[in-house]
Amino acid sequence: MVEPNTLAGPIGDNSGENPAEHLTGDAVDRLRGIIERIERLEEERKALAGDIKDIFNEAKSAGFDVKAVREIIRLRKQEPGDVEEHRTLVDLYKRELGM
Amino acid sequence: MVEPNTLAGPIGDNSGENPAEHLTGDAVDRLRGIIERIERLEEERKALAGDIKDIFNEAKSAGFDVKAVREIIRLRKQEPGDVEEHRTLVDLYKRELGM
Amino acid sequence: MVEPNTLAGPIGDNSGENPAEHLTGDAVDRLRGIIERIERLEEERKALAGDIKDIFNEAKSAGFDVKAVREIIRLRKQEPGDVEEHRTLVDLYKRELGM
Amino acid sequence: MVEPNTLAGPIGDNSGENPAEHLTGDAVDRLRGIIERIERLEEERKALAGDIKDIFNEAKSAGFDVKAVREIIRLRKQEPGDVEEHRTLVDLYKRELGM
DNA sequence: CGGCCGTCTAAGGATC
DNA sequence: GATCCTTAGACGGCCG
Repeated sequence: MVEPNTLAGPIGDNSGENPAEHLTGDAVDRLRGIIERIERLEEERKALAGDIKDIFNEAKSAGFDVKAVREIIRLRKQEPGDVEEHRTLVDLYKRELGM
Repeated sequence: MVEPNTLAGPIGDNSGENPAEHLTGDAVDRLRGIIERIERLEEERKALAGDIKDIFNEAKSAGFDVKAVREIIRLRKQEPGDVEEHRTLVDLYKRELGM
Repeated sequence: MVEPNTLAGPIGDNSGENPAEHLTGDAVDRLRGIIERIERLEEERKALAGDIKDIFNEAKSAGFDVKAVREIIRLRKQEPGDVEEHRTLVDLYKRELGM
Repeated sequence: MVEPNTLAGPIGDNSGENPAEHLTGDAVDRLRGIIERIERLEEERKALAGDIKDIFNEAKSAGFDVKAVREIIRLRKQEPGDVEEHRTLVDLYKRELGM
């Protein structure tokens, strides 16, 4: 699945030498590319976080309780995924424990 | 700062009644809109997180040490001064403790 | 509240000199004590974590669904703390949103 | 691996019936015991966490940099070799990237 | 060996 | 302005 990497990472086969002394030029390019792509995506992530925050502020200005809104969103997120079997067991235990 | 909101949030002035019994229809619509917009943005966020993870996996497959790559990214996003100051203190403590 | 500390931390007033070059002997002792006490407590914590894990294993061997048991414990932990006002709002929003 | 448990877990052999309808009384007792023991241990864990926090606060009051102290503790609990290896890689990457 | 879950740290926001 | 709490990210251990 992973092609034998000849370029990236510390060049393993500099036998006997001080390990990890260099990367090939290609490896450096690859590394740089990886880092830059990640940084780019993280910027987008940050922008989205800002947008979300703005909406929460709007909610607050409109008089909603932000904390409660957050909880609603959390609930909506988890309930569908509640695999039935799990739910069933939790309910069974709750019932049997008198909760 | 917040204009008196007539629609959103528990209607405060149902004097004497059980508080927070209803929202106006408009408030419900507003709330729903807020929630849906946030959910939409969170999906995008999640997608980006997935993309980032993929790149880290690519890095790993290419033979890079993911943890070290993470640290590089972290360092690049910090004020060099801060890092240095922290490092200096850690080294001081280590030295004084004989580590 | 905080007595002026003359011993601990980088000695601030070595004016003009390279900052943070030394700690007083007393500060070193104090630091060492702090670290050792924390390490001791963390060990105890770890031991407890082990005990807890053992019990979960016992539960599993007895045929209980560990994940469900975890959720039960989580529920028992949070329900009492649900401040009423918050609960009320969440319920209001849920109702109004038809959840 | 798990001996057929006759008491705990959903009673599997109510053949054909709605599954997971009941636990035996013994199973309920067992479950309750498990939960209570875990809760007890978690309380102790929490107490220890509080103690640790107190010590960090003491450190802060004494003028130490808490973040640096944390790092010291982290370093002490790691294999020195690991730390070094990590450091070496980070430095290699930094160098190769011209940082 | 990879993914999942839980925990812990660090940052940001809310509160007083 | 300081502190506290809450949230998001990183990390390690566990399970499959």
